[in-house]
Amino acid sequence: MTQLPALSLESAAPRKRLSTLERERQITAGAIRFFSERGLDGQMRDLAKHVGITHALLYHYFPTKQALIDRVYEELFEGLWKTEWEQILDDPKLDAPTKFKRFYIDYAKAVLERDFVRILVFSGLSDRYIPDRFFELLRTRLFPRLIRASRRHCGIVSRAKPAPRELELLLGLHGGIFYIGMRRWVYQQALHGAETPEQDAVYINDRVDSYLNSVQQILYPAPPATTERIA
Amino acid sequence: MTQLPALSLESAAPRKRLSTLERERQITAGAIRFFSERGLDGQMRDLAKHVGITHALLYHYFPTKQALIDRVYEELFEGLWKTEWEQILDDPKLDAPTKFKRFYIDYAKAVLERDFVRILVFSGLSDRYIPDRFFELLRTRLFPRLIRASRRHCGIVSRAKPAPRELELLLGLHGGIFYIGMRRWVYQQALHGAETPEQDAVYINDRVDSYLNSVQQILYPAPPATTERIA
DNA sequence: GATCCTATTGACCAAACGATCAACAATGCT
DNA sequence: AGCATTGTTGATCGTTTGGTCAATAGGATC
Repeated sequence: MTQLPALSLESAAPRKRLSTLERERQITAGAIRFFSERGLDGQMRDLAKHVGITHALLYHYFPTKQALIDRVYEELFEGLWKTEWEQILDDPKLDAPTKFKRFYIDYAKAVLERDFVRILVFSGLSDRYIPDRFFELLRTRLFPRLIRASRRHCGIVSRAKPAPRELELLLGLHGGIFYIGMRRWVYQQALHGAETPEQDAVYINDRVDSYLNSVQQILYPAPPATTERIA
Repeated sequence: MTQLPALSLESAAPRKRLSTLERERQITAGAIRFFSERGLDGQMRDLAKHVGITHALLYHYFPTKQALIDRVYEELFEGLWKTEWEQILDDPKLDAPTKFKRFYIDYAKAVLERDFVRILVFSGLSDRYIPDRFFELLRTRLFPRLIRASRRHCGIVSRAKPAPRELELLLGLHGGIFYIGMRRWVYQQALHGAETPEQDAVYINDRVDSYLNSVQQILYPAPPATTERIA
């Protein structure tokens, strides 16, 4: 039980004293990075090392590991959704291609980020907290607007609940765009060269064109005289 | 240090003695299910409980946890890829829509399975072993065939290496189909009713039509007189 | 039914886990 | 300079982790 004299050869960074707010921000930012890399099973001691502090200090700022994860969740979500997107999609002066492209290019820049994609998927595989919240947003604020824009693009003005086939064709576009993030941040497969937002925009434009060019022919093949005719 | 007398109230299933092969198969099958649910960080004791044996017995059949995971990887891959798919895509008598639809409907039935999707993603987030092997298959055996069929569908017979935009538009289709599996087995969001292979086939057909109906206009807009004109 | 083989188990280990706490040391205030 | 505040740490706890091993018991063979 003889306790060692602590020794402390203190050659590395000396003990730094930050303000509560500053340290808390540092821990939160470090935790986002750390958990997005190692998963929510990542260990508190490793996170502490990554931030450059002792793991005991983590428990000074967050009572439990779960509390820290909850904070990471909040931080990730905060500022993610831009109401500006809804304005674009609601703008009656824009045609469907412009709406879709402006929205998805900016959406991709915000959502297809490393930390968000990875933690979204990590959370999906475990507690599903992030996907539950995120899809709630998509379901209520995004998909209805995209369906409405798609219909108007086809000369249809119905506000009826989307038919499964309508929604699924849209989800094909949506998922095809998200697949860019999956390949980049989860599978980490570089199938071809440079990955810049400008290049992404080209690919997204093509995907949107592919969807809008064919949606009428596929979903509303007969001349759209009336509003109701979806399988 | 007084060790308890073991007690063993043995009311549950009595000790069963299976043949080596049978028990190994049982463990492997149980491990696939277990790791696909809990992730590769799932604990050996929990897996043992799930299989109905002691965790020490796992180490009689597999020297380390990693060896068991490797076995799960092999088992998952075994029989996944059907050479029949390549025959469909190579069949000169079939047109592109038939090729794409026959292939992707059957591909979805095999690949968009719970255990495979989840372990593919789990592995992608950690060691990337499965995505590396799986994308090697896609890159060499699948995408070239789909690009070739797409080009022929547009009246182009080039065998040149796919341009990034060509490949990306195809990946939009491919990812849009895989997104069905992501929503079903990772996010677990049921955006609309019944999820049967028959329903999936409808949605996949629509996605394929959307891609093939517009690929020429998007990638090869000018009258395709010569073979080389891709951004 | 005695014998052998080995599938199976309970007990155990060292290391690592999340969590706790008294003690220490920067910093601001006076 | 001295004091109080509190951000920070080392040591430690109880539990759980992957992994080991001697002992046990099921089942085939004779």
